[in-house]
This record gives sequence, structure tokens and C-alpha cells, in this order.
Amino acid sequence: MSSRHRYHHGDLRRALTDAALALVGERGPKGFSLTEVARRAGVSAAAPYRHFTDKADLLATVATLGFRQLRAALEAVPEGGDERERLVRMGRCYVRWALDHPDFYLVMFGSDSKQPEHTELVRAAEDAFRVLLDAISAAGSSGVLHVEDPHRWAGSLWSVVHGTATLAIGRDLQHTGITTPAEDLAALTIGALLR
Amino acid sequence: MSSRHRYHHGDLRRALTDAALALVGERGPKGFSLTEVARRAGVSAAAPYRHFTDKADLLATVATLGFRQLRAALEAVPEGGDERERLVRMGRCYVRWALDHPDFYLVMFGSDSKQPEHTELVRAAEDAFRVLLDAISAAGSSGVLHVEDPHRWAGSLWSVVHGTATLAIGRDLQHTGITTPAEDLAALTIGALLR
DNA sequence: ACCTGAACACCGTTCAAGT
DNA sequence: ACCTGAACACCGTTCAAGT
Repeated sequence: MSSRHRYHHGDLRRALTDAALALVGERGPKGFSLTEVARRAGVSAAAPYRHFTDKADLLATVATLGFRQLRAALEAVPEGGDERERLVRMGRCYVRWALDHPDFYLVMFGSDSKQPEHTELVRAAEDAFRVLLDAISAAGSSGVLHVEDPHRWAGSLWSVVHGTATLAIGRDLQHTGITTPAEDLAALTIGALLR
Repeated sequence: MSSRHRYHHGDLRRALTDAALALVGERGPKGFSLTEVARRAGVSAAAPYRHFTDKADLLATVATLGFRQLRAALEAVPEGGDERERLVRMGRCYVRWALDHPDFYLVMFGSDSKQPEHTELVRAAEDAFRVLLDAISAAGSSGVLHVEDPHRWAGSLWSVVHGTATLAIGRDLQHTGITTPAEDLAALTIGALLR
């Protein structure tokens, strides 16, 4: 309570990322301030610079955690049934995750994050992407889908779910009179795409 | 050159939006500062508040102009041939426009703009959306495409082009090894979708 | 090695005061 | 009616100085 306790954090880096995660959830990528993160961790505004090169670096770390969470969610999509149906379920899962963590999602794809080609971030994003890629390859080799270029298919599906998610988060779908829930819209689009 | 000329703008509002347009093009939605816009227009930092309620209000004005430009580009897509082919061409046009004006595009869909439910912005966005909607309806009534809910189809196509465009702008496609140019990817996706 | 305190340059926004 | 100047609260970042 009093400031006579000098903060001797065992792991300030961890405390800062935790605070950053919470702050992003509360105020979004907008209104996110490094100073506020430091304040919440109980340290001076200069302290974070001992652990992160930059505000962008801290945001990139947050984004990395986001991609890992998203990957875990996608991996948890049950197998079984038609491989095409699984792709539809994965699309639903992707959009649902994005809408459940809108600010998180915006940080992950915000231009703030990937300035310094943050290695871990790129890897985490690739890992999440690979889940989608594998599901497509599975559909291809099971013969239920004609796949010559998995990457191209993955690009198509990713565009669909990312586009649907971001338009939904920005309320653009509603503004233009699209009443279909985002998750259903993505599922319908993917279904048509794989037909 | 000297500051003894007191600026007696006939249309400061216009000068500010012009400066804002240029600044967005130079520095992107990031690094965009109201103070800098005022500086470029040759007025004090407080002057813009006589013409815009907010920084967000000025950005919303910029976004509005963007949607009008995009709409014009989409309307210029030639008719003729299969109506499905026209939808593919419109998709190409959309993605090309976005990649030609990436910062502009990010402002249009950035969360900064649509805080105050800016009326003109919403209308401009709707107008652009309607071009897509009309093209879909045309394909429906010509019988080349089975359309029961044009809005749902429009939502699908919009998700595809918006998703492709934003992933391309953020370099996410390249980072994940998708070598197909964004414009081609969108065209292929839409083609598969309408088949 | 890690953190503080003070400093710097920069914002967005408000408001009295000028013309 | 429109703009300036000064002010306020807030940033991100740097750096000498403390422990």
C-alpha cells in the first residue's frame, strides 16, 4: 500500500506482460499505454525498457500469446466426420475466438506489433496457420477435396475467416444490414467454397 | 514564408482535410497527428477544433472520402460477359484499390474512425457496399447465380476481399508462405465461391 | 543487474483572450 | 465567427544516478 516497499520483482517481465494482457482486454489496442502498464506493475515508466526494447515489442509479445491461444483453440476442434465439415468447424472456431477476444485479435493483426519482425511472433503466427494447413492437406489426401496447392487453399480460407472476423469486430456487417451472425456467415462461405 | 502573414483561410476545414489526406498517405494511421495536420495547414493546434469535434472526427472525414473513392473504382468495373466474371473483376478491383492505398484503407476500417457513428461515414460505406450488392443481384436475376439472400452473398464476398486485402497489407500472407499475389488469390477464391 | 527520477519532445484537448 | 496562446494532463523514450 505504501511506497516504502521497494518493488523487488522476481520476474518483472512476466508481471508486465500480465498487466499488458489485462490492459488490452480492458481498453483495447487503442488506449493501451506503456506507462499505464508500468503503473499497474508497480514500477516506474522507465522500468519496462530493461525488459522490452519498445512499446511495440511488448505488444508483439502480447500478440504472440494470442496466436498461441488461437492455435490451441483450433487444435481442439474435434476430428471425425467429413474432413470438409471439420474445415467448416475450424472456421467457426476461428471466428468465435476472434469475437470472444476482439481486442486481443486486433493487437495480433494490428500494425503496431510486427514492426521489428519479432521472431517469436512470426513463429507463433506460422504455428497457428499450420493447423489450418494440416486440416486442408488431410482433406486433400482423404480425397474429399481436390487440393493441388494447400497454401493457396489456406490463403482462401484464412481470408474468409479473417475478413469475417474483422468486419464483425468493426461492426461493419451490422452497419450494412447483414444480419447473419458472423460465425454462421463464415461457415456458409466456407461451405460454398469447398463445394 | 514569414509568419507575419496571418492566415485568413477561406476554407480551413478543406485545408485541414487535404493536409490530413496527405499525412495519412505519408505516415499511415499510425503516426497521424492532429497537431501535425494543423502545422501543415499553417494554423495553431487548437484551430481544428473549430471545424472538427475531434481527432476521430477528422479521421472519419478522411475515411468517408476513401469510401467514396473506392465506390467510384468499383462502379468503373466494366459490365459485359458473365455476371459472375464481373463479380470476380470487382473483387480484383477492390483488392487492388486497397493495396494501392493501404494507409487510406486502414483508416477506413480502423477502429479510430467510427466511434461517434459518424453519419456521413456510414452512408459512404453503405454506398460502396451497395455497388457490390447490385452486382450480386444482377447475377441473381440473370440466372447465372442462384441468389436467395443477396445480403448474405455480399457478406461472403466482402469478407473474402476485405480479408485478403488486410492480410496482404499486413504482410501476413507472405509471412506464412503464400506466394500467390493477393489480387489473384481473391479472384481464385471468389471464382471457387461462385462455382 | 535492475530500477528510479528527472528530463525531453511530443500529443490531444480546453479555454480565456484577442481580432 | 474564427483563431491564437497558454495551459493541463498525458505519452514514449533516454539517461544519469542510485542500490
